[in-house]
Amino acid sequence: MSKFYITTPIYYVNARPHIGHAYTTIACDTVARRHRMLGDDTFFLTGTDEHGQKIERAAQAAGKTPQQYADEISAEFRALWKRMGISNDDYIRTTEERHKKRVQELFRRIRDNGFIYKGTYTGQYCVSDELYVDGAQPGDPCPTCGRITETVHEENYFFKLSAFQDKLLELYANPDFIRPETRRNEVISFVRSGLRDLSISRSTFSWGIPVPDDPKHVIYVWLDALANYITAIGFGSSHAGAQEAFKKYWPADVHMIGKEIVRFHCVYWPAFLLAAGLAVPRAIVAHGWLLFEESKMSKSRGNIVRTETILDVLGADALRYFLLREVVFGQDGSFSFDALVQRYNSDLANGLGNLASRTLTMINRYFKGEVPYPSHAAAHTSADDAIASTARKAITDFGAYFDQFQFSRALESAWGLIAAVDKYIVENEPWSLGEKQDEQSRSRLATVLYTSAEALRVATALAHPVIPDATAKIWAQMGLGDIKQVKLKELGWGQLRLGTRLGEIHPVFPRADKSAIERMQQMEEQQRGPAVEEPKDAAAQPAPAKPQPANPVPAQTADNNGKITIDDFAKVDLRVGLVKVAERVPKSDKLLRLEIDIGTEVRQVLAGIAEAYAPETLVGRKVVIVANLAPRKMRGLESNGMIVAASLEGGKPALASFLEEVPIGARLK
RNA sequence: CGCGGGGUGGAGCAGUCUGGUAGCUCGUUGGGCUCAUAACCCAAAGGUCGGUGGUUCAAAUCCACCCCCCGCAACCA
Repeated sequence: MSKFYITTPIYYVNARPHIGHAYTTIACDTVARRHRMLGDDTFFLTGTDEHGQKIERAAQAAGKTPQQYADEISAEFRALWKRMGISNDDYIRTTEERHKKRVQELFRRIRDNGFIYKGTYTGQYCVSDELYVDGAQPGDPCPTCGRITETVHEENYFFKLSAFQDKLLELYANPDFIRPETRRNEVISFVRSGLRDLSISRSTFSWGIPVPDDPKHVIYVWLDALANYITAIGFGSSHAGAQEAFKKYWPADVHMIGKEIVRFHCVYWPAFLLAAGLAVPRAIVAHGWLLFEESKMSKSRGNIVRTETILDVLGADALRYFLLREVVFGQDGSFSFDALVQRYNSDLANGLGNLASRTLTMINRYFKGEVPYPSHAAAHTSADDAIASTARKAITDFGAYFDQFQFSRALESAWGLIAAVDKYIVENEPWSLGEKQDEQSRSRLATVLYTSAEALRVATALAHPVIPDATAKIWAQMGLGDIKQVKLKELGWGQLRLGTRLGEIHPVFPRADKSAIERMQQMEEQQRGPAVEEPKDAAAQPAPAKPQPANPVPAQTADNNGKITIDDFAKVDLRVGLVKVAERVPKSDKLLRLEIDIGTEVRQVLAGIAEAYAPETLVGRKVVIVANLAPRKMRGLESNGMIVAASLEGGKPALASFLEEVPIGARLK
């Protein structure tokens, strides 16, 4: 019996679970279930990542301790996985004692091996991404998330990442180490371009695991978080049992991740492990992002879909099937309620569900609920053989695709079998045979129904890791008992025992009508309280372990029902100006550089109106500008003011102007 | 030369690495069947595979150049 160890990223508790997290988790769960069916000693790990400055600050803003804050969100993840029937064997939290101690042990090991040194770092740091931004100046935004970076000057511990460049490249030589290939190429070129040592401690905040022997510092969150993959299974423990487990399960067979955290898993993590003298994981598999189609009713932004809505209306199996069948694993895919219901109806209700229903009903009707005897030569045709060979092929193809994480193709092969059986049934007209009582017809009928039922059994067994609940029901209806007992390795054609008594039959996938879509949309609508600003990215950072944005910048003060006083308005210095010079800013799409005479002086102003106005049409035109706006650099040029314009549909601007003659420099009030 | 992802029948996609009659799902139209969850089966219509050139006996697929779309970023004070 071989072992199989698979992990999800541990999810950062700065955001509530959404469908992107569910996607990663479902994929892992499916793989884990298949390996259990194959008889592997399988260990499936997930959990939450709870340290870091971002959590510390978010907790503070919420008036909670970081621990309380993390407890709450972590519990939400745990509850969701439970509700979805996720079969994880453990759930690690980085705030657990077992984890903290073992991370410190890992740190010690790397340090003892000479790969950690103390140095100072001065530069810009992005709190949101927990990343240092090379080459940035104070006030510059983070290249990843766009938030303004903070200047830090710290004495830190550094990890000699630079020492591992060649060793990492050797790892990448194995094409299975990073999948899919595009990600592998990205990583290779990143590493080839040179690695700099990595700061792996922080002293500017305290919500983290203290550095051993130097508790003023906490360990860098990524080192902390990545280590979960070994701490959870017993690395660094003094217990014999834990040591055994670590010896047995490490290295991991698969780290499944979203594409946004490829670098951490493919570069830093193997380097940390090498430095500690530990084995590296066998494979890192990155999936794409789930993008959300904008629903037609809410014209503005798409939204982050909550998994609960789908679970309420269609159930977990529908979501699991949809995500793995519809999205090509590794690439970005799109989600919509429309497509979800479509898939559900055509593949699950009309496909597998209906095949089960028609086959089992006929066995009930014509053979009193006992699987009939497949007759010999006389009642045997090549069509029966064709189904058998399609089924055998489905078994091998499904496995081959699955092993390559090509879930959509694996499912296609199983559903190809279902379609073939539907066709086989129509061509062989068992209902006609059922009306006749002669021996020949009875034999033929028995063969047809046996063949159909056997194919149904095969398809059901194959699909079980993906849609565990529904297949368990079908299995029971077929009178086969507990589907978990199935040994996939032994699955083959002709194993359905004759005389098997069917269980009670009822539809497994009731058809969903259009109201299901509306219901889900409404549930989502209600969730979006009008007060809640949605993050601008319509699209779902799925499963970011160390995720993206989330919390909008603390909103502008809009007290008093959003009304301001005349004094507030008076703060804005609006003036009439005359455009003296207008030209495009080189290499920019939208930006014009204007020189504007506002009476007292001529100002340089940059405006993002190039798509609506040709520069030459602006010269000599009177415009309204905000004269006391803080200067801002764009494209290397300073802008001293802002042109006032109406924002039209599609974001096109229309400049404010006057019907009457107005003098240059006139103030608006 | 910003980074990335795309452009394949009405819609959504696969196929591109490893050239060889263009495939899937949905939709449309017509027909069949009645065991089944108004499901299932058959047939038809519908494609210059973004463009141009090249390599080749053969290009959606390889090469070169170009066009367009979408994210993100830049520059929308």
